[in-house]
Amino acid sequence: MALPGNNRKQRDNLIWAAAKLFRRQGYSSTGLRDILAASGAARGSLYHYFPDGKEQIGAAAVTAAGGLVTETFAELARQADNPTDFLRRYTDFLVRWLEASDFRDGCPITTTLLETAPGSGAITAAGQAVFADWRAVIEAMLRQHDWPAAQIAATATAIIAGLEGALLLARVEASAQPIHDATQVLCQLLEENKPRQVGA
Amino acid sequence: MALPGNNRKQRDNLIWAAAKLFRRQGYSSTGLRDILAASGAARGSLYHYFPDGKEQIGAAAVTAAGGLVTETFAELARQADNPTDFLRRYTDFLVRWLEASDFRDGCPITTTLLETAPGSGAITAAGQAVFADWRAVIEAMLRQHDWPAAQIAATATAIIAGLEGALLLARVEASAQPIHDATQVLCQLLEENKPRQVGA
DNA sequence: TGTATTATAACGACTGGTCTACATAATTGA
DNA sequence: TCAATTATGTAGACCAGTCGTTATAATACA
Repeated sequence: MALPGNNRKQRDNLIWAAAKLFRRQGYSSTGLRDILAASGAARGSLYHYFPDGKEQIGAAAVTAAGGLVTETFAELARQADNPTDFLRRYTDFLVRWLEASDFRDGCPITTTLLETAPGSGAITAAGQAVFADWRAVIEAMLRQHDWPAAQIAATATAIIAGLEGALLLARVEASAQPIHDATQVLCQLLEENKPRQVGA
Repeated sequence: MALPGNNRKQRDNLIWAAAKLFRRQGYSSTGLRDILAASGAARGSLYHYFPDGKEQIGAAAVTAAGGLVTETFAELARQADNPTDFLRRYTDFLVRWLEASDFRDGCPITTTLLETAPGSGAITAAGQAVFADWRAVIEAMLRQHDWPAAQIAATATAIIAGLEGALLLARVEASAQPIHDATQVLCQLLEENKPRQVGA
């Protein structure tokens, strides 16, 4: 018997090819044939690894792409000196990412989630899990920097919402300006609510 | 010859049927047959009023649905006592709208724009025009309430981005909580930057 | 009449999904 | 140790259905 993870490379190829296509042209516009062509796999392989078909590969792509963002958040949270620093670092990253793709790339999961929610339970559930992870990382970051406990949850949600919305505007307007604007306002908020260093 | 606006009702029927379907299931997932069935029109009519086909009706739907939101913004801006009040009023409206549809409805243009940008020039251009209108109304509202001129543009963008992002989270999580959270944080920001009433 | 609009049929291309044929690797029985 | 057998994965033809679009005929209205 072949080990389950033996050809995980092939499976991952499929997932990342799908994720890239979903991100750029959306879920419905991307055919299984596009994914197969991009990954070099054959039709039989796709249905071998994803017996539930397109919906299953959609959910896997959301989980994979969302997980990569989670890791990026965690990495930046480790490096950042404070919440504002965290946000600025991520914004820099984001703007480079957008400009490098000429604003063809956007959030890797938003489009797919909007297209399929609430129709596809599997994809929506994958999206909920991703958002929960993002929230957890950002809340931990805020907590670590002594953010007022009562506001941690709402602040984390507002940060994610602000970033997602700015990403949408940036993509449609093909400009990084919305990201700069939204970040500036968010940073202002993070500065003003910063716990005062009473002792120092 | 029939007046151009004679059967505008038929044309509008098509546009609003399309807008509703695009909003709920996305642009690519919605077939022209769905639109025709929902509006009761025949195939010939669609191509008579929209000779450029699906892309044209997509752009028209974005313009129409976006325009309705613009009007709502303008109406609330007239009623509101201050920026915070404006935001709260819109949030109330938004939450009712979401809950009434069991979170099947979301932003009427976001999904379509993400799916088609930057592939479709016509739809993307329609989206840019809508966002410009929204910005203009919100900027005017801020200006009217003596918001610091240097921050008006960024604040308006941040409000739109925050609302759009919260709407996305709410839809995926089937909960109004993200909207409440994001609004609370935005309102806090609006309160703190409020020009102090030095004289009173 | 002539023009605007509607109605219907049909087109080629493409959709997600199923199916069978085949190759390769792991396991079994002796 | 070596064939026989069984999982596991690859490859692509094929299906019924739908896609956006076009063409043409019928109808309403001036």
